[in-house]
Amino acid sequence: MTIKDIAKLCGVSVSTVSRVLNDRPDVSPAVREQVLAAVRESNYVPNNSARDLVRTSSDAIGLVVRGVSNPFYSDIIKVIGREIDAAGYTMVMQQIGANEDEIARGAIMEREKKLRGIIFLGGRWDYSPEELGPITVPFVCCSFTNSFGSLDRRSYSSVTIEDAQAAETAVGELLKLGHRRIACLVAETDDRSISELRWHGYVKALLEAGIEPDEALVARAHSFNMEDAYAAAAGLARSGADFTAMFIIADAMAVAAIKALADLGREVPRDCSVIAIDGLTFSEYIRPTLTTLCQPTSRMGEESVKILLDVIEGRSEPRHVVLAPELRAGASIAPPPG
Amino acid sequence: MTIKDIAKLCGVSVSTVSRVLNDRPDVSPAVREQVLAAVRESNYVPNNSARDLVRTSSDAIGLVVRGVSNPFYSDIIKVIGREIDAAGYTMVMQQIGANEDEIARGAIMEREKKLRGIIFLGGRWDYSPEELGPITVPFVCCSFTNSFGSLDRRSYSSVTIEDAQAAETAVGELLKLGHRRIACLVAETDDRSISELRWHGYVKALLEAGIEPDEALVARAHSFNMEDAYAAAAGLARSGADFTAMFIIADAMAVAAIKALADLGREVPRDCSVIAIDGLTFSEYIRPTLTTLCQPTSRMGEESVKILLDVIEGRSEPRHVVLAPELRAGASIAPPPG
DNA sequence: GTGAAAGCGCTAACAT
DNA sequence: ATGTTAGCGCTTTCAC
Repeated sequence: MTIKDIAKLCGVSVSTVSRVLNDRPDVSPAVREQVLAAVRESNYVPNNSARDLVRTSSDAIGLVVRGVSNPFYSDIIKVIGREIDAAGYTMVMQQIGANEDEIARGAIMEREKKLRGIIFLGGRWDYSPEELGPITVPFVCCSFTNSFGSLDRRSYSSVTIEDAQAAETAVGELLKLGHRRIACLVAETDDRSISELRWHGYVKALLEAGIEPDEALVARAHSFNMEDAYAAAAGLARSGADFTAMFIIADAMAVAAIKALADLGREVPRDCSVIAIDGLTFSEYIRPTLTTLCQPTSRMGEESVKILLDVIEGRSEPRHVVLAPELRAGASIAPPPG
Repeated sequence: MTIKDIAKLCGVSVSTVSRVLNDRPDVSPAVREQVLAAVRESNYVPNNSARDLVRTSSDAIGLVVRGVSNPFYSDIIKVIGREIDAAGYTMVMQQIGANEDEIARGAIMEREKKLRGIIFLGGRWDYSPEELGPITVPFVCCSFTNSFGSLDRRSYSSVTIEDAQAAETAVGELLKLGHRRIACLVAETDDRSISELRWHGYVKALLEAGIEPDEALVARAHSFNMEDAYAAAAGLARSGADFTAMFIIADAMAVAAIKALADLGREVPRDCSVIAIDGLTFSEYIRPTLTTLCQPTSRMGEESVKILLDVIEGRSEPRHVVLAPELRAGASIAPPPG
């Protein structure tokens, strides 16, 4: 069943049918009705490939996800998927490994799928304009931005929280309670990722409080996953390093760290306070309930889609939204022992 | 950049380029190399719409996810996405609400996107053949099957664990330790979902052990989410019902329940043992570590994609794979107190 | 082994 | 208001 068949069925030309199908105004009501009826009866569905071929574009929005293991992303993916559906677009999702190049993948997808736009969820923070050449559709970076790169801010969009600021706030909470020996659990400190950014916040908070950061108090996990976080936290605890509190760059890592500390006989928050960033639902159900700075997941997903569609549909220029994380008080921090 | 440009660039015809691009054997090695080089250098990506138009099909596999909030699904989605990518297909994901009709959505997607196949992740267990009329491509039900429906088993595929059996095994572990008053936390017992199925296993295990199921020991949560599970578990604990152990149909719910019990002064496993089904990573990092029957997430995702592609590509008939859950011993069960 | 040419189903000028 | 027609970029006979 093609547009030709419908045309024949109605005794009109294909262009007339096409007009009806595309809601063009220049069709007589009578013909329009007749065509619509024929379409309904014959269960005709337009061939999207043919449409896309002609229009050289589709209704597809690409979602390129890097580091899917992060449970924080699962929530965002859900929200983004829902919003894209609701707007009548289609979500095409691709996951890429930690070492793959999201730009290259995005560029290929853009062409293959004739994407209208791309949302990058997780990625490098240091793109250069040259690298981005292959990407010609609007894109938004969700949960990260180009802090370390040289991109023209007017050429892309982003939705983030102030990561360094959030880390400062978190460490600030510990300082307020009187902690001075504050350890830090990160993934890396030089990978130009969210980990590095949050670590900068940690360092800054200490310096501003007149505390010299101590390299012996920084634990580095090989990745963001719980197993590695557990190992890194356990390593730090066993190292004999002296600390009364710990700032951890992600909830999932904090949950693992709390377990590691407990397994080594250090109770949180009695023997060591723990504060993190992310605000997973999950963290409210461990003991002690994790004190954490929540990323506004839903809003981040919603904003990302909204901005992208605004740009795609020509309603606005690219923009950068920075949302405020919110402190969710748990029971994992307390004044230092003694 | 089109196939024509590449042809011109290489001084050959478009058909030759097409042959190279489609790995046809009848091209001289020299020309093949030359074309490949040109493709690489010019960053040429074939236009999928044009391809699909000619081939009257696409490389899209639909993933229809119902009830995305389940963290168990996040892992599976990741695996499925990876496998689909690896096989050179494209994943088009749609999420649907708890009350939407996945069949209707799948049918629309099938036509609009020219899907080659569909994977349903979560869905109803009681389809009828009539309902499935609109779906004409192969599909596989992942993590559920048609236990309550009337589908011809040869008309679809499924990948599941033996849910009722898993529940029996779980409850069996509690019985082995000497528990007799075993409570149960479910979402619903009559919603024809995984919840009902696992509940059946619970009841069966009790009956076979000569224990009369006690309605007072069944807690029903409004949903699978942690908040509702917490409330239901707390309600049961407060009800004064007498139980020494609890079988919980999902890890996430169990984590919430353990917290609820603890908040009411009942320590797990000292005062109450807890066993669940799912095997989330997460559950290994709570205290006590959750004892649970793990669903083989990766294998389930892999099998689902494998079966679907086998059927799509004509290598096999639809099939039903039942995988065995594996007991992951934690520290949440112990002999009954006293 | 390679090329020429006929579509795939649709949209969008351009005519009428 | 409606019809005619030229492609969109690709695959695939069918020649050579």
